[in-house]
Amino acid sequence: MRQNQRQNRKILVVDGDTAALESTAKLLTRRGFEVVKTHCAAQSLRLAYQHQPDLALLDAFMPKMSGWDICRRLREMSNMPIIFLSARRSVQDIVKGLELGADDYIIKPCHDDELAARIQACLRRSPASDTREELVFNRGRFRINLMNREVWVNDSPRHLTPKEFSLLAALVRQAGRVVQRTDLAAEAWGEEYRDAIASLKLYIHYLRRKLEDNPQQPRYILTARGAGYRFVEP
Amino acid sequence: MRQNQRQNRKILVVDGDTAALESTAKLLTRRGFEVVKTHCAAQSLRLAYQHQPDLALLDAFMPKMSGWDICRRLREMSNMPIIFLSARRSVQDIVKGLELGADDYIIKPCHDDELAARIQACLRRSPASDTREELVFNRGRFRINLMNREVWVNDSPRHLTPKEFSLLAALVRQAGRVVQRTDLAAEAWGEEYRDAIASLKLYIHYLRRKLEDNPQQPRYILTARGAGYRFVEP
DNA sequence: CCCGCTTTGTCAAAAGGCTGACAGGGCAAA
DNA sequence: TTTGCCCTGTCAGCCTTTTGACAAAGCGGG
Repeated sequence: MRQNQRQNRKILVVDGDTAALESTAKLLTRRGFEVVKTHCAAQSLRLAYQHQPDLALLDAFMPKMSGWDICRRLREMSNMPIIFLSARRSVQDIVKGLELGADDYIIKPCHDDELAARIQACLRRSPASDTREELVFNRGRFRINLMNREVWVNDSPRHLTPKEFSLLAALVRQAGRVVQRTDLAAEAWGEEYRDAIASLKLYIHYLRRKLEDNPQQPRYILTARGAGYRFVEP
Repeated sequence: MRQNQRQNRKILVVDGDTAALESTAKLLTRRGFEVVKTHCAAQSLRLAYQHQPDLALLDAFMPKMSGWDICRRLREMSNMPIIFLSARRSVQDIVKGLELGADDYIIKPCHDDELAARIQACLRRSPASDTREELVFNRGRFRINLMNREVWVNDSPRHLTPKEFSLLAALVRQAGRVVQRTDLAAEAWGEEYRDAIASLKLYIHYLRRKLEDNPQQPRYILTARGAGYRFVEP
């Protein structure tokens, strides 16, 4: 069973070279990051705005708008960690990147492990990780901390077992949408649980018993007959 | 290149090679940093305690205590930015340094401008040197001094072994959060202990026996079943 | 409107896994 | 040798998960 995939950090990758972009994106995905990618400098700002990534990985040299410009513009709107990834190794470039507000400047080609480690080192310092921890629904009546795996309903803490919590987390991550039962089981507990519908029913039951004021008429965990389950919209 | 005036940030430099140490120190002084330096690994912790530097620059490989150990010990008592400066460029070393909690790993020889820029990049992220000597929990009932490695519960000192204290320090640094058992072991004792779950359980037991009023119902070191352990919230 | 079928919800008991507790021995420093 | 520290192995107790059977609820066709 897939235990906490608490990684879940979102990274914006911008690289003019499509092949490099794909390979970087694939690497990061494999390491458990959520990836938003583009090869178009102009689009990167829109993506940053939309997705609010935890970190940006920028190619310094691209046609049209340069990585420098993107960095400057990103810094205008947020202080997310920024890492340059570039083939140019001159001291001038490195210094320029760092003085522009980047947190690191990595020279391509770079070993996968090093890249991942440097990204982690940056994320460690970023306070965004703390703010993202607690999600609130129903005007504060329902609070959940995915990091510490804690839930409160009406300000009283509810104890969930690991499997119960993983299921709830999977639902909450898709809050507002109906999730197919097979997908839900797979997402919550791992691919090998895709067909464990019997367990899923049971655990939905457990969750309702622990979280709902009236388990017969659930407010949070709703049934979409023939389609799946849904956690209330935020 | 921008020359930084009046830096007045304090940097601890540790390097086994005296010549390299002097030259680095001189460089940083010229850039306006205040420098505290030593070639002796053992002394570096005392200097850190005395001077509360804003950043530490460590040579990774030295006789006696290695830079890794210094890093780990510094991390136990503060979260100041740490940069490794090393002649070894293998990916393994880089990843090891970063996973130990360092913020950057720079390969010697390094151009002065790049070094300065990387130091600046690190300092930008760190608000201030808040190496508070003593951390207090539960309205003073629980006090811990990470530097002197001392603990008091209800104003009575408790003697902990080195390994016990390292574990407690790792928990306290993450106070309020649930820490996965593997991560906890790795953070407390080093990456090679990541799988030493049996030891971890035992040492949790030791700590509870020494610190808790009622080890059966711990107040400070709590179990999060299926997730890890947690030191009470501040 | 009623009936039967499918889908979903509930219950209880047994199996299985996790955690805490402790004994015993290796090892290094004094 | 003695002392203190650390590791391994074991076991009991409890919590979690699985399993199977059955009840209830929704849905469509006659």
